[in-house]
Amino acid sequence: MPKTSQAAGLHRASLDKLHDLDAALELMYYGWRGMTLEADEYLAQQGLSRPHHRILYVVARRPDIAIGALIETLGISKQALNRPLNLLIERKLVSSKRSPEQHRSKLLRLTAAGQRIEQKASDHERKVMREAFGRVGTSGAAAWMAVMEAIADSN
Amino acid sequence: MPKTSQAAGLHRASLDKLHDLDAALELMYYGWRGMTLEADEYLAQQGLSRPHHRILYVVARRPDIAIGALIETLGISKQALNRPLNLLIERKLVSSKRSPEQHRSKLLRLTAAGQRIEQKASDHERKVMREAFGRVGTSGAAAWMAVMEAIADSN
DNA sequence: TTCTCAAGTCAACATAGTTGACATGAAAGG
DNA sequence: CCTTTCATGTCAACTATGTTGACTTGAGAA
Repeated sequence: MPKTSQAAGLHRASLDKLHDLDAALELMYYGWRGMTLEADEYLAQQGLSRPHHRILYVVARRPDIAIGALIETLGISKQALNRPLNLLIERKLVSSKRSPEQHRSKLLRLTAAGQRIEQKASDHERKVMREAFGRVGTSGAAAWMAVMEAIADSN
Repeated sequence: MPKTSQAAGLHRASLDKLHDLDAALELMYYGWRGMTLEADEYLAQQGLSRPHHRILYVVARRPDIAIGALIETLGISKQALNRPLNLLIERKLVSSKRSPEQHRSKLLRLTAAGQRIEQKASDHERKVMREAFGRVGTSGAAAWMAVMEAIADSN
């Protein structure tokens, strides 16, 4: 796990702009970091990190998801999922039941403790977004989402 | 270095939304990936990856930057900078001169080859942004930047 | 009973970052 | 001149996150 706080890190060093879209590239970088910074600090306090949060986030929104589907959704390998997921299960943040009707796949769910941590971590991120959207109004927020959708769907 | 292509990965799995801002969190994640995907593939072809690009990007915009200032700007440790930077120097993508007037610090610059690679990698990212901005017009682009600035400055 | 297939596990590796400790070499000061 | 300072460089050990490849296990289905 990363240190609890990597302190200052970068505060948007002002670099010369060689192209008119350079500011946008830098904003994407600093925006991503800005949204995740507090959540990562909270997670580090819990001995968890971003991959754990990703798992918790997905399982929260797809109760009874099977491991294979989780691997698909996260886009990582079975082996890469293994360690963080096992940690979550050991800590009883995620429960894994084999079979509701004697199935081969395991079904994952968040425990109450897992839900609490998922919610708190995601709350930090939502708080950042809520404040940012608050400064630009509904139409600005809609425009932001439209841009991000265009980017996300560009591949 | 990561594989040349991690293939599909995630294509915005539709997860249930537990909160009204969940869509925004997911868009930030997929947006970041969408912007960097092609650039990362290009970099991987060159045997480079994201940290190398970050170094090239900063050095391109601050010619004659000293190593200490680069460390500051990137927010990583001297030791973490060491390997990727030395690779760039070995490959003659970055040049390092000690002293214009007998100084203690080394001054970094991109070579012509380094400039070419930095530009191509950043072009992939700018292309994604340009297309996304094109779909929402000037006011949408301005709103996107305002939101991202608010997020970036939220810490 | 064998085949299939999801899941689990083990080893080896690459990458990206961290601390800590120490070496080197030039600048600056007594 | 000699010593201190300071940027840089380097070594070792560690953590974490990811990869492939090869294999086992255990249950369902043919």
